[in-house]
Amino acid sequence: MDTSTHFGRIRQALEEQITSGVFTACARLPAERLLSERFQTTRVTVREALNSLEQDGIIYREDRRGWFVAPPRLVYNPTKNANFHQMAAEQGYAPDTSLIEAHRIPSTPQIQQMLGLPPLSQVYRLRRLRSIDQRVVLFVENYIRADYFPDLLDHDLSQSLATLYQERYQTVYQHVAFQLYPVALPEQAASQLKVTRGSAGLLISRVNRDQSNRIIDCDFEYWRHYALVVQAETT
Amino acid sequence: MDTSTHFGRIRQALEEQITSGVFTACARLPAERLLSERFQTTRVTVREALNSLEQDGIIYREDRRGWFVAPPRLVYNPTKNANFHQMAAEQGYAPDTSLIEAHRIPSTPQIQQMLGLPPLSQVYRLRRLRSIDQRVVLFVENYIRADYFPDLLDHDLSQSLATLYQERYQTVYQHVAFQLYPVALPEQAASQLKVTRGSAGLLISRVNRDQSNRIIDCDFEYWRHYALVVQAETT
DNA sequence: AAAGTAATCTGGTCTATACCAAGATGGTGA
DNA sequence: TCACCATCTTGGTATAGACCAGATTACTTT
Repeated sequence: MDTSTHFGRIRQALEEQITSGVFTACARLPAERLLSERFQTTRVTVREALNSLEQDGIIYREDRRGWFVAPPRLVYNPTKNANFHQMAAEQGYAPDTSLIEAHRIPSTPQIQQMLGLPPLSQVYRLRRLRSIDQRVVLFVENYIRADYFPDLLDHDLSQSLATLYQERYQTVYQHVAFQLYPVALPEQAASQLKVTRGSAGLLISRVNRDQSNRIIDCDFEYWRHYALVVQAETT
Repeated sequence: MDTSTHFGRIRQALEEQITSGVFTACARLPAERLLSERFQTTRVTVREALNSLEQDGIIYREDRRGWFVAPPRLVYNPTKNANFHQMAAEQGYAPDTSLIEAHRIPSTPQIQQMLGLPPLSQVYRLRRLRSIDQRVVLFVENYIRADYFPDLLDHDLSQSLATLYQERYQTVYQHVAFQLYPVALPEQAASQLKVTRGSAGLLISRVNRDQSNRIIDCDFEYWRHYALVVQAETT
């Protein structure tokens, strides 16, 4: 680490205190104003150091609440069709899903293209927020073919869709095409995840097929960027 | 986009000019000082808008050279064992690799663990820089089992390793385990990629096996975060 | 005890300015 | 022609304040 700058020294000092355990996972850091006093500098410089640590996934912020130490990343295998709850539970986390909204709506051109639907067709749109150990890490939008899943909205939508499909519709995820890239979190995702508009995130979008190779749904997952490590392998 | 703040308006104005084609791919933006005059604000605020656009992968910076419009992302399929040159060429880019250094060195504990090697064993370490259309996008470190590839360093190391393995050692990549996550680019990667220390990147690390399922090498790829979209699918 | 409210704390945005260090440029002399 | 060097431009780092808006907390009132 470059300690030739004030900024670099602050960064390093904080990093050491975190890795050495002075601040433990999820602990709140002292306020920016307090840190700037401690380090004999200004808030601007402190914020640059904090931004840098945030980039690195070492700390994260919650809008107007403060800075916190980032806990270990969740291991995410997008090829395994594993559902969120199962994945988190296997790694010793307490997962939770809350439903923000669920509607039957006309599909948009983008969704039509992804799902291979004609114009004017209907889809369900779910917006959900997912957390592990009380920390929200993921905002997800699902777009689901309405014709394949009658009365979907009548069921409990805070569970895993994979489970719901299997138990109620005799449908299982069989094939998935996914893509991911780093983004700045868009307005809605940012506010739901309680982070500042424009902070770093990872967008994972998937198109899922069932056992008959029919496209059944697609989703857009907005992750806090420090929350996961994507892992997979091929044979 | 939130245009209630000065910062938001600058961001939007720049974004529009880019998407509308006033600034084309790879074009340099006006200097920060000039932008702050144009928008009747200070450099600090302009830089915040620029940072935000950078997060989004819309623009990128080169250290002390300026800000540039980011070109479309390269599609990267880590499961396809495709080599960099082939992948880029298929998408119409002009790829290039330059060798920074190549040594035979004692393996470190981390590498021993990844390659399944005993202590004191020797590996080759390659450091290379890769670009598409003259823009450096990727700094990569390879660690290769020295015992499997005698005299590796005598060959042309600016080509794809996959090609070299195949033509000279009758070895092909067969199986790959990879993981990826967003990081702040470490010192060396940042300076090689000519970006500011600490700017956002994507780290992709892989452990590769050959047709006999032997682990032959591993690599750490540091990508400029806006340079790629990772894409894959499973059957 | 519950509901509402005011004070306080926090990060978010912003102004105005300064100096530093590396990249780009253009001229000079060998 | 080419290496060298001074100069200019650029982003990088930094100071010292200010006000805003949402989150939290403590207090008051019902």
